[in-house]
Amino acid sequence: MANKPSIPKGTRDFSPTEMLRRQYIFDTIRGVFQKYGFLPIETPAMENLDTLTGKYGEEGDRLIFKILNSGDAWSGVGEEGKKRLANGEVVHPGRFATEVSEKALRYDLTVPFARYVVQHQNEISFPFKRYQIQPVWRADRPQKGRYREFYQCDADVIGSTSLLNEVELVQLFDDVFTVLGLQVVIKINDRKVLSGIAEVSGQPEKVVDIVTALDKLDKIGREKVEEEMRTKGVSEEAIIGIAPLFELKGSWKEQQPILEKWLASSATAKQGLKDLSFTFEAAGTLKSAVLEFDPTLARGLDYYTGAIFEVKAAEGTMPGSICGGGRYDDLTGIFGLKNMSGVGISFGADRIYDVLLETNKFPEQLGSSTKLLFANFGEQEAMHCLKLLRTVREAGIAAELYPDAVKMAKQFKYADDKGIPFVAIIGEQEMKQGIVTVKDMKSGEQKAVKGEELVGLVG
RNA sequence: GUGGUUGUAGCUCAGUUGGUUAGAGCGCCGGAUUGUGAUUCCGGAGGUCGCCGGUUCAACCCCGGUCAUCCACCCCA
Repeated sequence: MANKPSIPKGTRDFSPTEMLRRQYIFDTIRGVFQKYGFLPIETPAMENLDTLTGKYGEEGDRLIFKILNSGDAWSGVGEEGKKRLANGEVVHPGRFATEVSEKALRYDLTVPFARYVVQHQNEISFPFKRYQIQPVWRADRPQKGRYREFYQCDADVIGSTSLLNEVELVQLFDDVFTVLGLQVVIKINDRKVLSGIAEVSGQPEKVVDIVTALDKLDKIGREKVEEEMRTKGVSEEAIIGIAPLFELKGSWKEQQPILEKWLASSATAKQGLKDLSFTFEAAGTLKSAVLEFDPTLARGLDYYTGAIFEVKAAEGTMPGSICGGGRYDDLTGIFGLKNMSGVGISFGADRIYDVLLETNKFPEQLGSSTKLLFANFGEQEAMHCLKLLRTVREAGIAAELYPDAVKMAKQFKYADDKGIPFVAIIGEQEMKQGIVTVKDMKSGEQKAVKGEELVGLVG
């Protein structure tokens, strides 16, 4: 036997049932995006490598899929590298990554979007609201809820610093998950508050270390978080300074005054708290989602400067977040366009799929698109069906004719497997009498109707 | 990059202290029913036991290696 074919680790095939469900998610998100005034764009699967590197932090750079240059890729390697290879030295291929590769698969949709904005700035009228639903690739080790190829559904507003955008995005999250019927918690924080915490603890330069440690709080607990901060060189005084954070409880209304008092000496934190208050207040009462301040929410992406969002499913066992997002004040700056603040969110369609499947939230009728199957009795009957098929389709009903005149059992099984609710049977007798025998596959009942009644019966 | 798990039919998995011919369920194909699926009954096809090597009279089983897989860490949607 030949070797079984397979697909790369962390990638998946999607069969019809899965695709119908995936499209249901995409359609729902797309519909809400458009309702909020976002317009679609697409960018290429691959970007120039230097567009992507340095935007996602150290860890992120390692996870970018690089594409080997065509032709003589070795030609890009410098003299020193060539010498080392010629000497038979063991050199990790990763060392040559930037020399043998100048293209890479996109890692997310935000950075390509920033690139797009800079490149098309003269055609765009700002504030620019775009959405983008495309796959991204990460060279991570796959595990539960983590894939190497997955879809993101992004909506970003760029060219506006108004907090109304944050508010709208919160409401957008709420709308999408209300339609999908999934209970979620929207967690929100602000990078400015995190900076403020580092400030009042006396080690503002350690924000990143403090923040990434805090991010793990609900996973590893307070003690381990403090331990990690110590190993990262955060001082004892600073750790004590951060302590009030662990005591925070309750709703935003209860947390707010405590935070104001604690962080009073930091102007940055003050601004962050003010912004959060506005967002909480303006978002108002949500339809089904819960909006929650989470001071430990940090998010790894380097470019966030203001609000940070994360959505977690309140049902099912998905451990990670299903959406993320935040405000970035200067993402386009790296590409040469200053003073262009943006804020955006991203839906992780694949994780949402996993949660909806686990919690049984997909609508039943996603099963099939075909409503009516014409059984095939032979050449003459098939030609007759072809005409009826045309009128049924004209009436907007998805229908098909079984292409081969095989035995009935096989044709009915086909309808059953495909979830087609009605089968039209037109054999010699029916043709003679000018009727159609229609079988309801669910009840098993059969009815003889005239051809023109077919549309009414099935639709 | 680190640690662990599991690789047996298309799929999900049994397989005893190492013993002759490796099983089940589901699916698939055929028949009972020459115009009726899902249900019922009968029959059939389908396996280099991940791969390579070692121990043994004998290996799906033990040992070593290798590849793949899933899970966890890191990080993330």
